[in-house]
Amino acid sequence: MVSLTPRAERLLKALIEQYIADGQPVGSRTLVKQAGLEFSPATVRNIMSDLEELGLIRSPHTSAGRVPTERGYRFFVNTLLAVKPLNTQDVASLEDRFLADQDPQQLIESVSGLLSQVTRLAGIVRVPRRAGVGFLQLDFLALSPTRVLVILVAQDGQVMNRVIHPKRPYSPAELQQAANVFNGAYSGRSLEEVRRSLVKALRRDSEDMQQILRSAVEMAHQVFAGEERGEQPLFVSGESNLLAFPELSDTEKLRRLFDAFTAKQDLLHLLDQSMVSQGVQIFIGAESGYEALESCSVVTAPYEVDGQVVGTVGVIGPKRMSYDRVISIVDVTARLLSGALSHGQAG
Amino acid sequence: MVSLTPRAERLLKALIEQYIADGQPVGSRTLVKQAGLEFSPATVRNIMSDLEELGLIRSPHTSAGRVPTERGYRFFVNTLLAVKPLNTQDVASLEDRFLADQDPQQLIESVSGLLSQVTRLAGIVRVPRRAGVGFLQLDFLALSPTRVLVILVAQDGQVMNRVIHPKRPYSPAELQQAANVFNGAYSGRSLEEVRRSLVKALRRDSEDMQQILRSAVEMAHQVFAGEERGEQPLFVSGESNLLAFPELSDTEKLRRLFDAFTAKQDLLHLLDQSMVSQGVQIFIGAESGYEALESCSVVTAPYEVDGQVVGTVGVIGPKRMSYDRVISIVDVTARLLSGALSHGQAG
DNA sequence: CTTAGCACTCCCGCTTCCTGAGTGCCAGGG
DNA sequence: CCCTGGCACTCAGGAAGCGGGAGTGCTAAG
Repeated sequence: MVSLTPRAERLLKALIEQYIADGQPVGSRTLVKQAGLEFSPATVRNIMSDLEELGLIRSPHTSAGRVPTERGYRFFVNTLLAVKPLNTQDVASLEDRFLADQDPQQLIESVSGLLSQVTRLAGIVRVPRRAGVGFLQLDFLALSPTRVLVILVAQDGQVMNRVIHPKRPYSPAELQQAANVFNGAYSGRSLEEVRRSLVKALRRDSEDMQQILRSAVEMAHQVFAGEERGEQPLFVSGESNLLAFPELSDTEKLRRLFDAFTAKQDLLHLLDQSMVSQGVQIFIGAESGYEALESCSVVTAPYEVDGQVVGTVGVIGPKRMSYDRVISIVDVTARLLSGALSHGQAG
Repeated sequence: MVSLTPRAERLLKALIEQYIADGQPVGSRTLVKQAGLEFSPATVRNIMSDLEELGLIRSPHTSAGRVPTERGYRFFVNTLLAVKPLNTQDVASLEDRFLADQDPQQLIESVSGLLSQVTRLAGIVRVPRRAGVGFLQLDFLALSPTRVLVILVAQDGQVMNRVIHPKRPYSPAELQQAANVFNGAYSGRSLEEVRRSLVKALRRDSEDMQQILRSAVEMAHQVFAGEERGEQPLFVSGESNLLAFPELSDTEKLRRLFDAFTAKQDLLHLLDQSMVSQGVQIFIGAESGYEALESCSVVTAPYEVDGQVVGTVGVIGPKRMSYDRVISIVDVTARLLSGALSHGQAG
């Protein structure tokens, strides 16, 4: 960890804040004026020179001002940033947004839009995996002789469903019976347990099972298969906000970035990483490890249901973002979301 | 409708095709060479002059070649375009994509991705309104004493659900009874009918209704309320493909365009418009009537379930797109989708 | 009616020049 | 020893100037 004189710290802080504000390289003269420093431009230049040697800032070219490096941002975020809590007004307006909605799934999805609106950046939300949730009930519904709707309900009110085409027709009575047996067998287990158990049951010979139950297992298993394929555990909103930033206007990079939003793979990994840690996490530029995000910073915070981390909310923007503001917003949002979900959960 | 000499038509066709191919204004010399015309550049210039007077082409500036106007594209599409059917290989590869998936909802959603991949433009899909579908069954499931999961199943296998918080606790038996009464009352009606009937029933005094049925009606109504709010009847994919086109690289326009993708309002209107007509529809530039789309063309085709138009698929790209190819693809895709859905429906 | 020829226009890319912002260094002063 | 004013130096970026080339419109001859 680099250590600086208080003056150098102050200077660096002023420089980065200035650069975040207007995106232009900042020179010694402007810095003195802007930040109201009590020493001269020449002194500032000397200090800047030191900071440059430490790799915290750099010049785009000889006669331009200085610009923060990723290391500079990192230092800024780690030690210079006073994360002032949001003023109560902002908190209140965020809270309002959480009152309107009640359905947990919808609430979670709406948070990405909320984040993108208040930060004017792109908002992301990692929705909970369903694995840990308790299994509540399974229903078979005959749509037609050869089409059966399988409905699987989890304890938190999530519903998974899928139309399947069984090999032979089943009567409603048979379906009812199968569902009963199935529900008896799996009641109270977690979805992940159910899924694993189903896989195992499918592998076993069908002989040691009632024919009807075997069919039920097969059908239920298809619900999971469908979920695994079609699941969208990640929501991104407000991508178009990023078009407003000149530093992201390189078409090729922009394309990569938007492809990453579509593919979601990389973002998912990133968010999963940040699920293990507690509190707000910040990935500056290349720190995320993904090329597409190298011109961006990502601020994330996990959220919980009844004390258990289940997902992550976050914001993606240019490296030059108002970290203090964004961090507060992401933090508060994650807390509010946790609160809303846990209340809803407790019923 | 403008009418041209055969030669002028041929010239215009060649010019537009050339421009579509490389995006550069095309001059008389290049046109002669490229299109293998048997008359001289000077003649071409004379004809071009006529075409310009008719508003079919224009010069970006004095010494540049000519570029099609929207009117030019329109004429091209209307009368010059020989929509060659896709070669069987392409059709086959499209067909493949329709085999893998079976769930209608998922299939429909995946089509927007499919279209964006094969055209390298943005794909859009308008999913069916649920109004016309038949109502199959309603279920109430007690999650906890104060939380009830309402599951509404339509005849086509679509499932709508919502967690509600009734004012007083209901026992599973009560819920079962309510569902039975409800299902008896509404079986066989369309969702729209059910919805309207629910609204009416809610207005009426509760006295002439069993208390339990009234609760059922209220709860069921909330499912529709939830659907109306959260419904996403439009899917867009491959937006990032559009970043590759220099004519769309104006940041401000790009932003508007992407905002339109997010807001979806305008696109929805456009697609609803094209649902009433049969077959492929083409909106060139300002023809769509939406500012955000003024640099784009939209190609759409409605798709059907059992002979009834239920939605629209389409492609959005720059005005300079390979209309013949895109039209074929959109057309075939709509047909294949209709086929897949109708088969699935018939069971 | 076509076509060759020709004068004309004007974008584009190239260079050149200049200006202004900003730096690095040095030498003097507290 | 550190700060500061001064000064020479660098360099991006805009303005101006300058062909070259692509393309046009017009005219006159075949």
